[in-house]
Amino acid sequence: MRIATWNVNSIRARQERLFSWLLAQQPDVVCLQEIKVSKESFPFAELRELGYHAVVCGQKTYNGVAILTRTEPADTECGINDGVEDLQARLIAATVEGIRVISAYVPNGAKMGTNKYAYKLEWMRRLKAYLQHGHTRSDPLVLCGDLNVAPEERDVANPGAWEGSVLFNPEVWALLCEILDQGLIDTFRLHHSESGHYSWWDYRLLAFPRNDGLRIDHIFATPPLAERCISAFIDRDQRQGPKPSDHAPVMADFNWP
DNA sequence: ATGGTTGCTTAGCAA
Repeated sequence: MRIATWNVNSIRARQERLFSWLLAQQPDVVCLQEIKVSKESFPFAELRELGYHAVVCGQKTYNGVAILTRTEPADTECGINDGVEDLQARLIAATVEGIRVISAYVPNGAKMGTNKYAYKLEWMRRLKAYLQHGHTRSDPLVLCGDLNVAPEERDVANPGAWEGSVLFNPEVWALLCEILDQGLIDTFRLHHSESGHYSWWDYRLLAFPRNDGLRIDHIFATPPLAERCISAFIDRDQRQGPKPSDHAPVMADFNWP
């Protein structure tokens, strides 16, 4: 079972690239973020022709998340549903082949000290509470998505420049640790310990050619799945060529079922 | 300190 996550930065702008990538990589499950369309505008029919079901938590212009699956998904849940009024579509969950799959788009946070950063911290606390309810670390679950946090120094090309930013600071590390303490393991780090692997590069200032990136997109798995994770990688090639997203897809392969 | 780029929408926001 191949599980992927990709912040596509608009599914409309990325449709051609997404479709050819699906054919090339043949993922069984794809968590998408920043689709930037409402459900009405989502390309359900075209994806069905490629063999994918889709569950969508859409939003016009900003945000929006989805999960594509080869087999029929069950128990779809759109949003955190904790009673907080939240107009931003940033989380969707569904069960696929016995795995609870979550596609999450953690708020970026803009700049330290802003309302957007406060919203990011609050959203991460709500995500932690969401994970605490309804399942345990012995349940097969993956938390996939753009977490907008680089966990460690080795996940940042230039740690000095990013230290203290919204993507890389002690406050978001602590919250990420609390989220991972719900029984989640970084599948990428099961297979790669070295620095130099990133999933996002700014569109500006030639960040990609300089490989000035950060690893902020993740596939976190509970032990039943992590034990069966046979490989993990970042599809860096998707950041190249015409009209790339600013994020590359991240993938993990599992011996499942 | 600011700006650099892309996407959505059409001047300005978000990343």
